Amino acid sequence: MAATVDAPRRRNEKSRQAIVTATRELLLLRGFDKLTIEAVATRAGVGKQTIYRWWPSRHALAADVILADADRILRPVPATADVEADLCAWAVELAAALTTVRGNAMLRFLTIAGIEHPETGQRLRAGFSTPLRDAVRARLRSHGYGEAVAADATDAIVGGIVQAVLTEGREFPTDRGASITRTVLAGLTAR
Amino acid sequence: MAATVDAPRRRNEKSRQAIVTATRELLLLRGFDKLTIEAVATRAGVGKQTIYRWWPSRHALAADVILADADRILRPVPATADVEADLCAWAVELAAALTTVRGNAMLRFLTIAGIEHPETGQRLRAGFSTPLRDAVRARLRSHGYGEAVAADATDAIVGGIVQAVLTEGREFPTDRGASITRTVLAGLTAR
Amino acid sequence: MAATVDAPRRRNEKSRQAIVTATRELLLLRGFDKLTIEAVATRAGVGKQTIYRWWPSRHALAADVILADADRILRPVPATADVEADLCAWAVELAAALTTVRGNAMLRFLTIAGIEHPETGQRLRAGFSTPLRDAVRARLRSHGYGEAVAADATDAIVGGIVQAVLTEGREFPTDRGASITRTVLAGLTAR
Amino acid sequence: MAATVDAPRRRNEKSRQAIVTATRELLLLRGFDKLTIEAVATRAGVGKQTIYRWWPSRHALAADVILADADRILRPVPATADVEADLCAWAVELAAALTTVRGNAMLRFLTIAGIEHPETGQRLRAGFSTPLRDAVRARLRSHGYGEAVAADATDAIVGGIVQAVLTEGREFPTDRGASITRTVLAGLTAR
DNA sequence: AAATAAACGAGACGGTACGTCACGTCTTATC
DNA sequence: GATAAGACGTGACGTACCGTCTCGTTTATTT
Repeated sequence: MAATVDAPRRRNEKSRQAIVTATRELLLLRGFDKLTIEAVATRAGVGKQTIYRWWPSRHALAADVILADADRILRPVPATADVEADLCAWAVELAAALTTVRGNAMLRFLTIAGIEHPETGQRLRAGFSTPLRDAVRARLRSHGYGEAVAADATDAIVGGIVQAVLTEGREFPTDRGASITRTVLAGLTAR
Repeated sequence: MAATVDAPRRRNEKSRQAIVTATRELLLLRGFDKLTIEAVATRAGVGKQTIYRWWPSRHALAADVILADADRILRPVPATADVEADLCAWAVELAAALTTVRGNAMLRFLTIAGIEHPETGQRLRAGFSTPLRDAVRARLRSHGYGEAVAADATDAIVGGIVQAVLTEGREFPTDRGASITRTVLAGLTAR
Repeated sequence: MAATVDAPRRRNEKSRQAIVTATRELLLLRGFDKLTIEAVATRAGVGKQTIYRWWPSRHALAADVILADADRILRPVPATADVEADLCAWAVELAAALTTVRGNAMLRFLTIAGIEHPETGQRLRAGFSTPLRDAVRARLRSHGYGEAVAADATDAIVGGIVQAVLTEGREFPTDRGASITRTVLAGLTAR
Repeated sequence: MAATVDAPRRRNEKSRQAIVTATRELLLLRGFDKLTIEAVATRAGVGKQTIYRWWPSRHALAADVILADADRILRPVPATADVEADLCAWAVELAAALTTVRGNAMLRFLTIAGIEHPETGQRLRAGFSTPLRDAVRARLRSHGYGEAVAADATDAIVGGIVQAVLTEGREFPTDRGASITRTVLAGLTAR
């Protein structure tokens, strides 16, 4: 939601909106590596310069769009008495969000942009990965687990799900999210 | 490993080698998104057509190079009496390999190429992700864990490490690989 | 001299001056084809609109500047008893004026603007070429030559000098102005 | 006729021709200041790069085109017994050539390009102004006039005609070319 | 003296063209 | 007949200015 530039002094809101919308559509339609500034400008009915004036690169532009939609993927972890049930439910929700057409496109873009453009990566991490992990870690901490263990488990759960979806795409079955989560929480030695 | 084309009938081995080497160097030097066929051709002292003749795209070319170096990252899991020790040692090795300059570049490229070019993604998965996971899963299975649990734990361990390295880059401390692994194996409920 | 707009009702004289000065400087500094409205506005510390409000085009703006300096080039023809001496002296003065840095720049701009922008061409002709030729023709007429001959000789003298300066630039030797004039007046058959 | 580049090693003649033709058409159609590389490329069905590969600027490109058509304007001076008649005939021919649609466009471009782009100016002078003047001067010399006088008269005749056509455009009456020439040759004192 | 409307600086906007880079295809000459 | 060299048509890049269009902010007359 927050604009890229802090003091958009006399910025044309209609243009901004048109650019963001066009970017979102093209991102879904053709993927990030085929997202061109010229196509965005044309589709938004806007001069190229108007894009370059407010965004330093297509990475930054796409990041804005993605971050505006972050709430489609970032969900709070439920807080009932049952940690495992809470996290499993959350994991299923996450897996579901990451396997929708839009969510999967977002994940793929997120990953590429973060790698190709460090600065954008930082923004995306701050708006995405970090809150995602924080939610899980906080839930674990609130149950009494120590910081170190909570961090490791968070890496395992979030990384396990995200990496699997990244590898397998939209075919990833949402209940495997719960399954992975349950396994991490329960451990293997006990079985 | 196996060349892209099955029957390199009258293929000039010297050129092939020069192309592969140039690609590897440029991949390390400038990253995948700045890898251009023209730069490879120039650096290899080769005509562009010679590259296009044998590789269908820069993704495929780079994949070949990466797969040729796969053994820098793919290591067998030790098989002593102590599964945890074996996997932790392996995890540290993996983390170490993924945080070298070259290993990290490989991981980043692997990820992007897999997303951008599905066909290449399949090849890379077959040569990389799959063996990586198979090694861990096999070790867990050999210890007596069930298929489902072993698969989940593999997802958690491999995904946890890979995703963390992808996010944090070369700063990822190798012993966190072991730490994650240990947490997954031990579970959290027991503590 | 006269401003482009007849009734500059509430026009800011300071801005007008700043614009004209900036234009003159840029014209000398970078030539006419590199004279941009934006550069003028910036250098004059003025909004672009203030220029567009009072001048219809950069041609018109530059024409105003040039015409304000016309007296650097337009000189009366002396009127002693000796026509040839008068015109030769005048020709040398003209050649001298056209080979100064500023005068040469003016001539070059005059020529281009007249070609590129007919309306401006007309103004420039009225303020420049016409008075220039009139001065010579009047001097010839006052000596008793007929209209037709005076017109032809004027064309030959003025055209000869101007075209030569245009072709050869600031290297044109001023006394060649006198030499051409003398030849035209004297004719060739007599020699 | 001579190509811009000395050794156009494997240049596509069809493209070259298409570019030159398109340039010629656009030059006549829209004038030099509206001649854009992109328009030429589109009209010629050619990539912009193909133009930039062989011509350093639109000035150079247009100069090539103009020089290829130089013979429409450059005509030999007849050499009968009557110098005046010869030169007057030649002058009428020149004036006629410079007042055709194409000839006038050529003259206008020639003038602008020579001013805006010194390097091109030099080429155009070598291919145009110089031969033009040489023809007249040689004819005068062959009649026995001295070098200095011949040069002055040439300046007066050629400059007089060219400058007048430049100022008055296509309305310039061709017989005024002869009239100016006659006046210069005869001189004024005798009358 | 206060009200008011024009001119003003600043600069965003939709555009056009620039000159460059790399694409993937093609052609030529060489080995 | 595969190769190096590189020209070709194409499309996108990021930049410079165009001429138009708001924005507040002076500023010079009216009231």
